[in-house]
Amino acid sequence: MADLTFLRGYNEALVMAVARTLPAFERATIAAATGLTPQAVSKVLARLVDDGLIAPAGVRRPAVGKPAGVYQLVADSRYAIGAHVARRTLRLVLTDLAGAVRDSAVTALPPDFTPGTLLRELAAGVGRLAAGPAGGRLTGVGIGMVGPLDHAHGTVRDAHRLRHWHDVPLRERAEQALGLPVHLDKDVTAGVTAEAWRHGPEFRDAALIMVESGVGAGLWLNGAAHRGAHTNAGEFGHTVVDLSGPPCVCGRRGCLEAVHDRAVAAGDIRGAARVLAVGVVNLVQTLDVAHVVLAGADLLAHAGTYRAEVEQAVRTQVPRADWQRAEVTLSGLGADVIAAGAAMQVLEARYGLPGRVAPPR
Amino acid sequence: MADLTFLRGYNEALVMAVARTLPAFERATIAAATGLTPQAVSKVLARLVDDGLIAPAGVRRPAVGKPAGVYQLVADSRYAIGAHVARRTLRLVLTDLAGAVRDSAVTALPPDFTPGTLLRELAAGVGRLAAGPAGGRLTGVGIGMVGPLDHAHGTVRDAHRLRHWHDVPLRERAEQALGLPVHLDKDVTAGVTAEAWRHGPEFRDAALIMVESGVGAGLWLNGAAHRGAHTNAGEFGHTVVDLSGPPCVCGRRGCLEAVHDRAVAAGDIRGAARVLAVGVVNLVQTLDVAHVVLAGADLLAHAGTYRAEVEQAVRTQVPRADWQRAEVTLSGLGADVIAAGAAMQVLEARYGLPGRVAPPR
DNA sequence: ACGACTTTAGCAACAGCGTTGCGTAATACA
DNA sequence: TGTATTACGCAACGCTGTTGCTAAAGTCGT
Repeated sequence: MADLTFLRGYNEALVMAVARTLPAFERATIAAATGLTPQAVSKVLARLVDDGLIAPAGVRRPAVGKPAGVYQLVADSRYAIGAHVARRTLRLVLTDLAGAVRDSAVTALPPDFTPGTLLRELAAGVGRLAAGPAGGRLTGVGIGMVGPLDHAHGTVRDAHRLRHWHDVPLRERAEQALGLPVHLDKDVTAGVTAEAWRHGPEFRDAALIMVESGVGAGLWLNGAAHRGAHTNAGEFGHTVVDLSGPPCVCGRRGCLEAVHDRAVAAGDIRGAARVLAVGVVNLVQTLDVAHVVLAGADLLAHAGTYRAEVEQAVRTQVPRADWQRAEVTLSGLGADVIAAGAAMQVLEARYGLPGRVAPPR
Repeated sequence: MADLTFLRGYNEALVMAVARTLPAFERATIAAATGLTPQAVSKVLARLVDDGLIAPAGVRRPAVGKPAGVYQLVADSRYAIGAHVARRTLRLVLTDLAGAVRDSAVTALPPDFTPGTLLRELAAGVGRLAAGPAGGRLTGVGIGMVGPLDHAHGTVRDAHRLRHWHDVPLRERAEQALGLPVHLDKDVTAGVTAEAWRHGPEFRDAALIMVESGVGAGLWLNGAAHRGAHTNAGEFGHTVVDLSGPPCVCGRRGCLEAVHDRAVAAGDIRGAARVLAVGVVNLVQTLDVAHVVLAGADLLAHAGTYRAEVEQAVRTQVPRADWQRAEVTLSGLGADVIAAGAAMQVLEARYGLPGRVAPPR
């Protein structure tokens, strides 16, 4: 279903997407970029200025003619908090509307922590971050953690290597504990959202590769997060790259993760990076992504090696390099990507382009 | 940009999507499925009836109350022609608005045929099919062929194993030759469109695996075709599954296609199917697709074996089978999938849900 | 200093979308 | 024959972006 409120929100999001990636802009900029008439842009801008999301920022004097009004995003008009739940740590990040990290905190989590423990730590950390400049302008809290989990229902189904985490309705419980809207998603999907939010609309097809006690991929396809039918896409580490490879914990042989980890265990970081690169090239060929972002603690510990190997592989091993080019980068957010992305998912849900409207039935 | 015409078209497409998959329906059915109010559905239906796409079909008498008006899709109100350009043959198909194949024709193509030859054959074949019951109700012509090609610009960049096919503006030339709107896309993407068009909106995440002088995958993600940044996604056959496997024509080792073809050459169809199955499981894990459709001449020649092996692998080898379930089927359209899908892409472009509106810049 | 020109911006009327409120038509059943 | 029930459309409405036009605010040439 699509009605006028949908239309309104859609165009507002369109304007926000431009505003987010430009230091400043004027009415004509947006009109050209969105296809809206200048008159319509005026109306949309008026609403956004009214909400405090955008503010006038002087005028630009052209060679001839009346000066044009200049606008810019008010980055600290909205904030969101993101949480990256890892096996031993809880990393919290406060981001503003522009996707900049404004504050952060890291807490240790006890081994085999329970949902109750996490919620307590989460509430304490969120309380501290919310006490800062964010004030009452907090949009919500995002949580990124290992799957499998059910994004649609907000429940953790069976977090990898964590006991006490079976069918936990984490989103609901966190909303109660925090009194704020909560989004729950896989860590890798949160991570790729961070990149997309910061890069803007030209970032349409991308993958975030994360190596951190496991290998996963967050997918951003066609300008939106790809989660898949059961919201568990991205189990990239358990794709087979070597039919005669070593056995994997998942029961198969030659999984990317198993082959990669064996190289790491042997101290062969370069070899491990090469294995990962094979997987990345597979991904590029299958999905034709234009951006590959590398992240994860275990990867960042040898960032240069990984980036060099993956970059070279993508450049030389894709057989049809002319038509499937991908840029390989390290995430500019470093260790904060996942937490920051979790925060940006909250902003994305509220101020981003709506996905395809819910399908019939 | 989104304006009132977008809104109108969107809701009309929504109604059409329901109409396409149901033998008959009434106002309340659509209202419930789309979230539109009954009043709005009345207005949309009036427009569609006016265009001849939908027609009243009697009434349903409920236990009590006024009978409800029943409607149904007018399948033969619109037609489209699809062409599957393979290395030696040109397969043409006439489909109606419901996605049913109404007529077809197969022509042999000379070895190393040129664009000119293809266009001549195409014009002749289209002329014959258009002379039938389709009359003047032809929406356009779709062409599906091997890549790499540029869907966005309608040019064939460098068709695999075809000389004379470098940077050919096929869409433009075909539109001139045929006097009809033409869509050009990769064969596999066309194929998966056929499945999506026939299955309806619940078919949101799927892959069509095609084995026919090469291995490729057509991807349908998030309710739309996934083509990737350079519209060349789906080069699935050249993903590495065996690091120490045989050399591949693409210059790497152990590509799915190379390992698969080696088994075929050795007469080991079951082994070949198992190799393909490994690739499919990789795809399911990476993308969390809910449907896997098998197609392609070389696969259909041993359809039972392939389906059995892939089905079993997807059921038993996905480590987290509870959360990543996929249904494995053979395409109901058999050898016509690609051509039929090419035709349906034309219908999809005209009567399907619009994709995410063009991004800024 | 002044008019011509250019560019920007907003007001007002407009067409068209889905929504809402309410009256009416068509049936089964008592 | 009346009543309850269900379906459906007319008319008014609020809201969207669009269009046409006027006003404002500069630069530039004379």
